[in-house]
Amino acid sequence: MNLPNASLPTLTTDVVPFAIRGERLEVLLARQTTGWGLPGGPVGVDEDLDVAARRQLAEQTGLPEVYLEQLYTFGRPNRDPARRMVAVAYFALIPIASGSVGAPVAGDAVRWAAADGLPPLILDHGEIVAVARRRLAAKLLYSTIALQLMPERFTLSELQAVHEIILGEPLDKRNFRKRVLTLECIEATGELARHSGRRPAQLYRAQHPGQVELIR
Amino acid sequence: MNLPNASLPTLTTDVVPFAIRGERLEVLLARQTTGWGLPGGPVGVDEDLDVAARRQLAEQTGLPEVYLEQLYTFGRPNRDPARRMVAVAYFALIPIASGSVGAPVAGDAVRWAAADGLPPLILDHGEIVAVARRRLAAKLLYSTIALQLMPERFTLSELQAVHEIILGEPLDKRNFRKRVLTLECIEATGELARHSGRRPAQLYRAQHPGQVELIR
DNA sequence: TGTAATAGTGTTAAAATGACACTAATATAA
DNA sequence: TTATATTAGTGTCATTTTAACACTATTACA
Repeated sequence: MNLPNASLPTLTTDVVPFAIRGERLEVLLARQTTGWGLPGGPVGVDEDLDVAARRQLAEQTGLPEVYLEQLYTFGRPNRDPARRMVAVAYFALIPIASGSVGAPVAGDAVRWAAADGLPPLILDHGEIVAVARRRLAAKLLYSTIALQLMPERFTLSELQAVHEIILGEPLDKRNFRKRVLTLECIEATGELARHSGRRPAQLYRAQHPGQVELIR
Repeated sequence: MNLPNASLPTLTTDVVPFAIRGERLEVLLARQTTGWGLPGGPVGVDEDLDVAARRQLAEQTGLPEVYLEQLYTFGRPNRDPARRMVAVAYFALIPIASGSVGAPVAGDAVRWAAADGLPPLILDHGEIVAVARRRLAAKLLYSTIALQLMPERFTLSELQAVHEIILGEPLDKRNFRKRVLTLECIEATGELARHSGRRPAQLYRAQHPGQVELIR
């Protein structure tokens, strides 16, 4: 059986790459032919969807192995006016040391943008980012997913800040520490973070890096 | 631009139609060319994914308007040995009056099967059903999705039984009633269900039929 | 009229949550 | 060297939520 080409939508993957940079949730955008959008593109023949998403993220942004999760598939017929496109959307979480801005992004083909206050994006990429943000915030409440945004070693204050930024509300320091420590998903390293002009903090690390556990 | 056909995966939607029949969670299967599987098939040119899923469910099973939710997109390269197929999976919830078996299904092209103890299904449809079951059970705990499995009027005992069947564990009657009534998602109709040989029960109805609300 | 069957109803102990304020340790500047 | 600024770190208690638990009410039918 060989259907005519017109009856087959083009299948793409698009990735929402999130990171906490500075004190904000940011998204890494890639310049596409018609404007700024999410890293992504056509799925290869015989290429797994996850593999395609990871490949496109790597090719277009240079980002190495990161946490990746399928989000939703967007297939409204006219989401691309030029031709039928169906996008399997993913989100990625990129660990960045707090105070750092992460690895420099290559050239002017990519740029970081605050998740609040994105520039106009191509197609329905703005909507995809919005769905991804909601999902990320929801998962904070019942999983250890925030650890995927942390560097290898981090302080409890930094972890709390990540939660606060994504949830958009302040959290109680003592309650936060109590909860996260009883979860036993992180462990103290014994090392201290030495900042400037203040008491040094214990450094922690994830007990199961790369894994996201459901809690409650 | 016209890419060669081989580079475009065939896109399908597949639907897991759930219902509570008798005392079990069941799935409505459709006979496909190579064996029993989920209702589904190719997405039409310029057809929305949700529309395609609903159309295929209606065409292959005769089921009318039901609750439908996108589940996950399955795209492992060799999930179909014959050709590259990517399936956007949905699940559907079909309300059936308890004690009834629902509308008769047409001919021998469809059959109900218990979600435990499905026959061997084509491709990865068994896996799709497994993912859908997990999602359904999870959503019971934080949404009013179970109402989509209930007929227009139902008793609290029937609603509790639906929860117990899907969760696979007994629930406390008084705690269940307390919780569901304080949610204010259902209301008493004033009518009574008259069974045989026992006290009649109040009939309730959903306050917002068709809508699923998040709770907690 | 008695029996079988399901409907319907509150209380209490335990656990989880959420609010709340002070001391400790360091770097730096005076 | 000492004072100050800055963040780290720590516990209690009231409130709310959850979970366990058993009896009476109403009907159909024998």
